[in-house]
Amino acid sequence: MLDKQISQTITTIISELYGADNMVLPLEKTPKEQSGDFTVIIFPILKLAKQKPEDAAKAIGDALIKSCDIIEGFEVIKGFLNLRVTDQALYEAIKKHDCSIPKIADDDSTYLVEYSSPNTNKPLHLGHIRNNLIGYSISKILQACGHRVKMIQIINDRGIHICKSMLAWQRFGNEETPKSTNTKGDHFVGKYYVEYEKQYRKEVKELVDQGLTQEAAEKQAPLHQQVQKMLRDWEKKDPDTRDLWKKMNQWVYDGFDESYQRLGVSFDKNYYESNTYLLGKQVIADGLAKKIFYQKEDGSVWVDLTDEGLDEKLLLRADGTAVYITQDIGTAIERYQDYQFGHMIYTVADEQDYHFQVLFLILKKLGYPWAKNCYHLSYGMVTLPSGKMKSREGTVVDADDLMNQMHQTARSISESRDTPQGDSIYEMIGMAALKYQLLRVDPRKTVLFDPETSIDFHGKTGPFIQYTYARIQSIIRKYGAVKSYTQPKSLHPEERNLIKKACDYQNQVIQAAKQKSPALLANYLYELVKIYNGFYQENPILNADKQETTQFRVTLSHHIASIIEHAAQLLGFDVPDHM
RNA sequence: GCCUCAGUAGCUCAGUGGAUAGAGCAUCGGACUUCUAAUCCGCAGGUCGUAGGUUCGACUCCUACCUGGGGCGCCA
Repeated sequence: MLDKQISQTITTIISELYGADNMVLPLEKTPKEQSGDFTVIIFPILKLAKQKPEDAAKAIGDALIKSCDIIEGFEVIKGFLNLRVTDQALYEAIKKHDCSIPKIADDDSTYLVEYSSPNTNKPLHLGHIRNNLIGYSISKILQACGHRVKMIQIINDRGIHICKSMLAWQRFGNEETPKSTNTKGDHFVGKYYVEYEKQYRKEVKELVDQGLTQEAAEKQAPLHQQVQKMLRDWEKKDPDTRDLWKKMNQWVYDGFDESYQRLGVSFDKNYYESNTYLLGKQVIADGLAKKIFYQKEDGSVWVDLTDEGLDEKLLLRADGTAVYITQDIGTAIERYQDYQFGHMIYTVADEQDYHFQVLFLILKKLGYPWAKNCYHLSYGMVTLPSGKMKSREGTVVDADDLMNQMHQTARSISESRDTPQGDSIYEMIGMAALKYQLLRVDPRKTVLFDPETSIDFHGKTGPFIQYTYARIQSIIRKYGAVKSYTQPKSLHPEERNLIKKACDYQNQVIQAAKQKSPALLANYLYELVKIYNGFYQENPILNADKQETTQFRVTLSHHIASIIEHAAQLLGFDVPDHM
């Protein structure tokens, strides 16, 4: 691209003027309040040049004019050399430009991207939505960079929390089903999870009233006893327990499938904790035999990570049952057997930072060379003005409810501006509003979600981006078939800005991939669209003076639309032809 | 207590060693007989948590402190 070409020429010039080989001066985009396109920062060469900043800048500027035919002028302000590139160069650049990203040749290994990974005892909530959007988008971004990507998840389908909803349904369900109650399966099961907690608290309170301590009451409550028995039965593969488990999990999966489809995400393979925890236990037994781990008198198995600055960590309980990390070890190994991945990315909230540090160290201790290729894509949690979402306090923002609400808002805005569109467009707009709002924030940061102020559809939003795309489609419909670029006599400032921004697209995608941040791409896309809208406002397209100008501007608009669509796909939302 | 992440406009966020720190929302004021006004233009809004340090140059890097989130379970 232009910047590379300029940068290389400057390196040559520095070598000729000052005798320093391979010196690269920083080259940036000129800030908009200054005149120019690219800015060379002169300061780093001053010691070597033994000149004032202005003199060195002028010397380099003069040399650039001579040797680089895409530069038509420069301006020196202190240590900044502002370069202006020719219209011709910008025209050639946009003509050659498309959205494809040069493949990074030395890495054709597979990226595994894990995201979502819910428990099967309650429906998805807003936190899952953020997780899904980040995981899906980063997968698409890596794919766009030429990597082979497989999207996967681990489904936490076993454990005491699953047994709670099972027990509650068995005890209080009266044989009702999602079908008989016309309830989405995950919500149906979630209702019983809540019911368990309610009944359990009631039992505990009664026992406390009878004089027991809180701690004793919690242990002795009949439901607690029964749910523990149910977990033991499950581990013993008791047929009735397993049947109930299968039946209720299937209800949940049916519900999840609906939500995933609506979110627009999918998975190449699902891993289930109920399968992988056994491999995890096996690996831990092997590690114990090889003295990588050690056993305490009570029979529990531990790993000592104090040499790495961490602490000692339990891997198996005294009774031989698995803990959380047990299955994660098994899952990772199974995934390597399945895919021989070059990289594995875990999209998991930052509350588990420590867990993943431990997991990766254990895999390393076990001697898996691929342990160093595991990466925790840690993102901040979604919080409410009142703080963390808590299911017990009923403050959880349900994923399905929220999606419905987005759809309704899109509908009412559309109807209020007298341009009704139909359900599929409302869905497209509502989802874009939701997705953009969550993705535009740096993944590492906590997101604040205020249910009262609802998600915006104006300004820096998904619908704003979609609207711009729809406007361009409208122009194209009126114009007819888009032809190839014709060279205009000169470029307007808005056209120059637009072309420069468009040509920067690939850089932005590559940066987003490197930094694992869809937010970089989301913010870039907004800037691109903002510049386009300014251009649209100031420059007649179909009504331009000359037919060649119209052809150039329509072609440019069409080009921008294709970038918008490409970027939107990487962020996981669609763009409409009308809105 | 220890570890870790974050603190930028009233609110939500950009800014990843360069110039006078930028957007959106909200407020106020303009632009629809025109290619879609979910748009555009303008006004106003800041001791970049505090104090030191490194550097030609610090919102950005280092140190300490303050405030907030998260973690430090034989929970997941």
